[in-house]
Amino acid sequence: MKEYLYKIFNKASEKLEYLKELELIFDKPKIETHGDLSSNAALLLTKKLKMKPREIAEEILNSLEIDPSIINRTEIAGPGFINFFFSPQYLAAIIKEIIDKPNDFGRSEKYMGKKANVEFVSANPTGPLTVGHGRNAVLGDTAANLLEWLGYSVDREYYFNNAGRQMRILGDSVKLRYKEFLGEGIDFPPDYYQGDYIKEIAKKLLEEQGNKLINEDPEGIFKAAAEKEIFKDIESTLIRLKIKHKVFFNENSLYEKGNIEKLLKIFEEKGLSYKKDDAVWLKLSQMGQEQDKVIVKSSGEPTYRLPDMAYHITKFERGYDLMIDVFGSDHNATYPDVLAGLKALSYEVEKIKVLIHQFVTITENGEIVKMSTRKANYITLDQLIDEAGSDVVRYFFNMRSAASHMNFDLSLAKKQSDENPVFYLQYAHARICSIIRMMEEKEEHIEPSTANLNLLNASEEQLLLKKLHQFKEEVLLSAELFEPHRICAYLEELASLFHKFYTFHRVLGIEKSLSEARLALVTAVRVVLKNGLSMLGVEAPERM
RNA sequence: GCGCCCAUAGCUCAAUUGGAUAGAGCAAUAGCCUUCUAAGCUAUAGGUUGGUGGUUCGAGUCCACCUGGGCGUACCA
Repeated sequence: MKEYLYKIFNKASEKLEYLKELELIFDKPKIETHGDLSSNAALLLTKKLKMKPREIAEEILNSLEIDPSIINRTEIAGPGFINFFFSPQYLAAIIKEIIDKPNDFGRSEKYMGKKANVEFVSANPTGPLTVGHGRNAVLGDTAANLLEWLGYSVDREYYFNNAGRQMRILGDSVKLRYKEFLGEGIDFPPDYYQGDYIKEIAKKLLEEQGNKLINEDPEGIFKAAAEKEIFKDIESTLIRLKIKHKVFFNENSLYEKGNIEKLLKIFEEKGLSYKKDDAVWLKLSQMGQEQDKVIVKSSGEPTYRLPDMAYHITKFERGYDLMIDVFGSDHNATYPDVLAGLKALSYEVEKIKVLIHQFVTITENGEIVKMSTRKANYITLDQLIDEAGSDVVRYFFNMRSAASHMNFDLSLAKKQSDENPVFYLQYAHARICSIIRMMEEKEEHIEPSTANLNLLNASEEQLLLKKLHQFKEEVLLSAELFEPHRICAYLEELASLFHKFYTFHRVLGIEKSLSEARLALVTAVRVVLKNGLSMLGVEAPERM
């Protein structure tokens, strides 16, 4: 619909010079009687042209060459909006487009041939994924899906660190539990990993190797076993959410391959770093940041900034056109330093998009559950999936805008929730599938047909058609803004319109040509529901 | 103290990025199943968009200040 308006407006701008400089925006009015699409062009031009908005609107409208078979009514309304009403036959034509290429409807070729990298989850292997990681995982994977629908070839990447202090404590924790199983009295420090999974790893080592590990270095086999087990766990949790990373990037490799050293040298050569108090500092204050920061500690160990920058450089070297980092809000202070450092080295940091999501607060029986991996008083993502199911978990994390704090009511998730909107969407899909099954069982041969779409003139049918027209644009917007919750909102509206249609109109057992047209309509709705749900990573069941 | 994010119906959240009368779901009340799935539909009720100013044809959206919350603010990641 919008494409057509852009077309005729562009044509009109040959006659009306002032339209050329205007950024055209067509909105869908909230109120149905205000048309299908609306232009505020006249209002925006009031000041510049020093004319009354309604007069400008009239001039614009007169210079538009409108095909009456596409737009059958226009009006100038309110302060100077131009409202367009699309013809029923134009609206109905969308059905043909959808049915012709069901698997591709919603897809766009806008970014065909471009490569994107989406880095998400990236939890260090020190324990099971928590609910907080869940939000990160789902947002990242959905963003990747959406980019694929726009034509990008997408690599999903996981960046992890299996060195450093946290991992040392992990190895120590396992060894202590191992000793405990051997009957040694131990003193388990409160800041060690308290979770039961540590005991399980220790127990497994005991079963496999007996007591011969008692003199092993905690950082050797204990740490390695823990890392392996925990990663296996993380991957299997992600698989339950239909998430599979293509690349697992180990931070350590940046040291092993010399990337860190190389980068350090470049900073030094370019005079962007200096030594002070035995540490190396990056001149971030010259790069638009508040203050200089340490990149190599006086101990000789780099801080996170240096490997992070080296890591992003590898992404540039791998040739990505778009790089997305999905972070929790606790990272929001760190990435500007990294970007500033990269920019100082002339990398195109505009290609990096940082998607920050706010934290998930867990409440149970009205009380906030505080979470800490170390203390093991967290809810794991696995537990959540056990209780709510992966479709609900995926949908739930997708349905809120990433910028808003999210409240996850555990008691609600545990309930058999017909309150959950995901069922509402799936139910609409299942209902349509049921109609199609009934159709196939009919003695009289009947099938979806686009021959008589003009029969779809009931208001419920018209509303559905208009909603179908909006799908592509909604996908584009959701993907470009990284706002999957828009897809959820769209699908809920579509499902709602379908349920209303279903209540008032029959598809089968009516006059044949109308029945066939309605079959075509519901088939199209089914396609869009299915495609939309698949972007979100949610199943579209045929029966419920 | 400083930086980022948030505040919208009783609860959880939207609002086409500055548009016309702020919308859904849940919860509440009253109805609708002899015909394609009632996990559905219809109706009613629910609001000074945290507060005060400002910008303009027009503000939930932008700006300033204030109030209240989250996350940061390291030679931790």
